[in-house]
Amino acid sequence: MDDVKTPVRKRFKTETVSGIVGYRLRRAQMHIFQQFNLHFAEFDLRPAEFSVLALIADNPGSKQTEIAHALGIKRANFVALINGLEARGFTERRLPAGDRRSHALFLTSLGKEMMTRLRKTQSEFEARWVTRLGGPEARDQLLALLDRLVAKD
Amino acid sequence: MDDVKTPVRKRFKTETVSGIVGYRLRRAQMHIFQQFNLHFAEFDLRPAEFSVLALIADNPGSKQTEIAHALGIKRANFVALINGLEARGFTERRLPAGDRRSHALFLTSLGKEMMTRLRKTQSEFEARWVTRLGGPEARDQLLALLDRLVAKD
DNA sequence: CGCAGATTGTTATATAGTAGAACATTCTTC
DNA sequence: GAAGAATGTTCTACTATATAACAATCTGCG
Repeated sequence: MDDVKTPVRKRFKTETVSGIVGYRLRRAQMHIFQQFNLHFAEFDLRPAEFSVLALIADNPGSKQTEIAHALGIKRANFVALINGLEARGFTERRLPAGDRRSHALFLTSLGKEMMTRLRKTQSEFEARWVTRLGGPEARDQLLALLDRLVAKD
Repeated sequence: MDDVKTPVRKRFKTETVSGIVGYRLRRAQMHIFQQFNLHFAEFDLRPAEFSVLALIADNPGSKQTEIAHALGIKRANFVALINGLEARGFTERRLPAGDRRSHALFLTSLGKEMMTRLRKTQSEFEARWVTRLGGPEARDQLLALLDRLVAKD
């Protein structure tokens, strides 16, 4: 993060890249993730970890594959992620009755407490972006535009 | 990429994460970058490499630090990037008269040819997203919204 | 001038994130 | 019961990012 101090010295032409949707998307995403890590510093939690906890909270008993797939994470890469959350006592794997291959994921009571605190912090964090965008309508508009980018047709 | 085949089996609650601006931004950005790599496969060029070539083309003679900073890349990480482009014969470092510390970056003639081809491919690629978004106005709207997210105030 | 501090490029290193292949176990289907 | 699919896992590789340290060079100030 040496972005802060550097003043622009010369006239610099950035029109070519700054007109590219993918480029601008990436810059915005990087910025929000950096701010996320600052805002959630006390929790020592990465965005991906937050999303996993949130999804387990909303879908207790889901299989690893289901959570991973919903988040666009490969099964193989999900293992280390969930291992980390389990090692910190936030989640647990239970063996479901039906299928002995799969692991059903749940938040522990500690995980639920954490999630309660996270939701609060997340609300504050999200509010910042909604304000910047110009209100809930602008936010909805942004989400709708992003939706068109990932649409399957 | 095992996203394609998997049908949704169960009712899955994703409202929590899908309402988060940063999450949606990341998913959209990942999708566009994956498509970029497919669309530019014949060039074997990553998005970051493309942006470096484009910026040098628009600002010949710039210092490494200037290009890196404009793209939000750390000086240290830029070295390997520019080494790669130089090794492929697209760019060159020249020693400017004034400052013997810095390296002035230029496209080689091969780099310029490459850039001409890249611009064409990029135009096609960009047009796809503009179409998806619903036209140039929608694109401008998206860029304006993204701008608000990274605004310094 | 001469020196302190800043700038530039570089190396080295550490950490995440992503991707693909392969495997054992278990389930499903026919 | 056998063939094939699903699930979790390990291993490996590659890309991206971040920080610290360093040598060479430049700048500014006393």
